[in-house]
Amino acid sequence: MDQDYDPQTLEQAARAYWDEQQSFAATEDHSREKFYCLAMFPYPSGRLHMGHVRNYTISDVIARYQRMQGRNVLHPMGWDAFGLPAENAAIANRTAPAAWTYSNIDYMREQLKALGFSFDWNRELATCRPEYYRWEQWFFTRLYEKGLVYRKMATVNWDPVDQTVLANEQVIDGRGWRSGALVERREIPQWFLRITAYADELLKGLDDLDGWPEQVRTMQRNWIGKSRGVELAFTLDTPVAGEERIEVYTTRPDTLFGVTYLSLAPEHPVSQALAADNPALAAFIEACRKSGVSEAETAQAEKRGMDTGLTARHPLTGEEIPVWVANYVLMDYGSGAVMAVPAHDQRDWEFAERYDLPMTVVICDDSGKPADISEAAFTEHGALTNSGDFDGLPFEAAFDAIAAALAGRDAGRVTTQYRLRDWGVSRQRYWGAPIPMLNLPDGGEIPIPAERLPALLPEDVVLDGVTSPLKADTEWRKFELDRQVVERETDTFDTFMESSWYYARFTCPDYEAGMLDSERANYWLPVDQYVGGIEHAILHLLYARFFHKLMRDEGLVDSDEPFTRLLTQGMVLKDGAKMSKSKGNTVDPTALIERYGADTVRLFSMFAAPPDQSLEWSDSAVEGAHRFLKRLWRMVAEHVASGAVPALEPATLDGAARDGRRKIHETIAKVSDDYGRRQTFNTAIAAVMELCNELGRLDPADAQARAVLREGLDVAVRLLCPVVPHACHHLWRALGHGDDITWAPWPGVDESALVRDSIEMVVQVNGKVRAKMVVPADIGKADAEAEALAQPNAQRFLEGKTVRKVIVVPGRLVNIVVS
RNA sequence: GCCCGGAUGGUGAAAUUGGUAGACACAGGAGACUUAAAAUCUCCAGCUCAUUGCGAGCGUGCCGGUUCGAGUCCGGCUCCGGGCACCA
Repeated sequence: MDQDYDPQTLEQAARAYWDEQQSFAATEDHSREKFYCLAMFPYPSGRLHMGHVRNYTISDVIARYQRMQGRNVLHPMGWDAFGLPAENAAIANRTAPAAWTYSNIDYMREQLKALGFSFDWNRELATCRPEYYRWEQWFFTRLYEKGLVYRKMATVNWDPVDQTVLANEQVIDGRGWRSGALVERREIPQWFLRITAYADELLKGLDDLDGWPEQVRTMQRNWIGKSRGVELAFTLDTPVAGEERIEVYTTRPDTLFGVTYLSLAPEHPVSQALAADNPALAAFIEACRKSGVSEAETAQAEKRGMDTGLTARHPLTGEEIPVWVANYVLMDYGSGAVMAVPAHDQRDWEFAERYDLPMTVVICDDSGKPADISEAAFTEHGALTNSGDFDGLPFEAAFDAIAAALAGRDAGRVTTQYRLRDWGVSRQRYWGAPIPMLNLPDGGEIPIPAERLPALLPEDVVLDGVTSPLKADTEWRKFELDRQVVERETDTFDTFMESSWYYARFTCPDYEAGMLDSERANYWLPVDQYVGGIEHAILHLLYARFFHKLMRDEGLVDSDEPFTRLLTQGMVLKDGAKMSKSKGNTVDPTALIERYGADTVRLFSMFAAPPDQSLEWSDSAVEGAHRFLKRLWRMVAEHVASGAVPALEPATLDGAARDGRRKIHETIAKVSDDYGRRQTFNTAIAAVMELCNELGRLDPADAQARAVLREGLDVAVRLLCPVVPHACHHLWRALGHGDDITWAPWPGVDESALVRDSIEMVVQVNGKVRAKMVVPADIGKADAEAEALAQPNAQRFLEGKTVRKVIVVPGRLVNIVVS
């Protein structure tokens, strides 16, 4: 073999071999255990960035490790091809979004191939292709027929100058990013998927997802936000806008006697009706409209409100309660009205302080006295006071008693609520899958019939940055149905729709008879390992779980959850900040591959940090990774050049050779655990580096030491193969094994090699390390204690002291506790 | 604002179940090889003090607690990051 490590030549040769052998083409094989390994597919933004490299290296390491475990691995790749950046690029470059997207895909595919990822490219798909989105459209019409799709008014960001809807991202400090105009809220009709119908199942399913990080499950639980509370009504003496009562929901019915006012959303029908003959209120509501829709923006906006002059009757006391309109109450949540208890809710407390509204304390603190609210609201549970017949009741009893009292007067009932809202899937954009609906002249709607799908998106268009080409194209909008011309829906789907089921389509991307070929889908699904950024912890992963249950209920798949195990990777930083074009701190993977080879880039990105942590970029550490590969290459080359090796005789080993062999088998155990269970690839690589350091110290003149070295190199090459497959492909052959390390069996641990005669134990006095001692590995507690007390440096600290206690942790330490 | 994370040497990090803090690397220092440089190899290295050697004190963002023993557990903060439903 060549003595020099020449990555360019050998990497190309390895990839050519895999290509020719179709090494990574996956086929269903019921005689083998399957393993579906999936990385989140990329948006084809133009070039690969280091976040992609990290993401796909992680999934590739897992896929290759699983192949060496003998599993039938599916590791596909495709393109999340619809989305906003294509429209922006189209405007900037005067190209059509489709052309821009396809050329990006071509470029990025080559970049991925140059990294040697073991993808099955035969299954590649792009979501902007009609072969893909037609089935999404078909599925949507099925959901419509099942009553899981409906249309309602919903709020969007409106740019009054450009006369267009803006994404939250396009609203900067309350202004449209292009026009600079103050953004307004506007209500338009939009399509929704009834995800709330699955809220409980989505919540309960989290308990069984023990292959997911606890962090992600907690975030999803909080997002779904199941709560038990009471829905109750405050009645109006004179109806407003036909409403006789104002409905509110509270999780704290025990504080009902502390209600001092009600707050309505500006869009609430009662607010709107009152504004009709109250110019000041109308002005206030108009001012509230001048704001974006994102929760982050509204939650941080200054809380403002206005008294409407209207009062409503407290359902139990009959007291008159003033009704306010407040900017922090959102119409899209619950009923658009809340009961305010300033003494026991911090937001209400701040609002009441600002507008000098009364506060009534109705909960006692630990001492049994009415809580002190001079500095802040008292939000803990406690016994009731100031609450009529309910005084003295603790939280649970008060909740039930007040709920019962309300129910008895037909003024309320116990309900379960979710914070989760139905999924609005309408986008007023061009570059997305057209929503397959038809608007009838009489105002109704029907889905496009299945046999007339897909609703094709025209690709040859010009964008002006304001109007969607679909909305402008009068010909496209016409649709002939039963010899009648009807109007197409011109909105497109949220791109989360495409990413919610691509993982399933990868099992049968060529299937033309339906959305999924269930036989193939059920062979591969669920995904055994999903890898992607933590930023997708809630939305994408929740929508995909929802879609999986929808597909199950349609009879397409038979599992309940799409992803058995989830690894969420951290971001790639440079100089402590997220890599981004605007900061100018990006690193081009292609330039690195050309300079060092793909293996070096892969090795660095796996070695620099554990996968779930953020990764700090370092040019010199890349250099270090490259150096290690050169050293490994040379070690194998020198060993091979040194001639034939005698057979290993494990029983005869002693000294350094025996220690070296123990290290080999300790490393196999450690690395297998790191790849399989812990998924800490950085420590796996460190362990192999340690092994190589130790192998390098073996005496080349000793025949049995050389036999140990041979075993060690055979092991090290296989342990590193998932991370640096190109180099290992060649090293494996050089070591005289078969053609293809891809299918080489993973090394096993020889338990007998792990046995030790002696171990080092630490001696502590009062928890401080004072000595170290080498003792027999099987030393008893009493002997360890005696040995520890005899250590000279320990005795220095025992002088003049009384030994109170001695704690022996077998195999680790002895702690002598003195007065 | 709300929800979820993170913080350890000059740097990236390790310490898996409460048991030797800093493995493995990077950068640095010293030496070997070389006419020289590069490459490579060997050794040193948390900080402070001591130094002839044995060593000693301090140290895991900050303040406090539990424990024989805390990077790890608990309470309270600070700063940084992710998400907040139309970026993907």
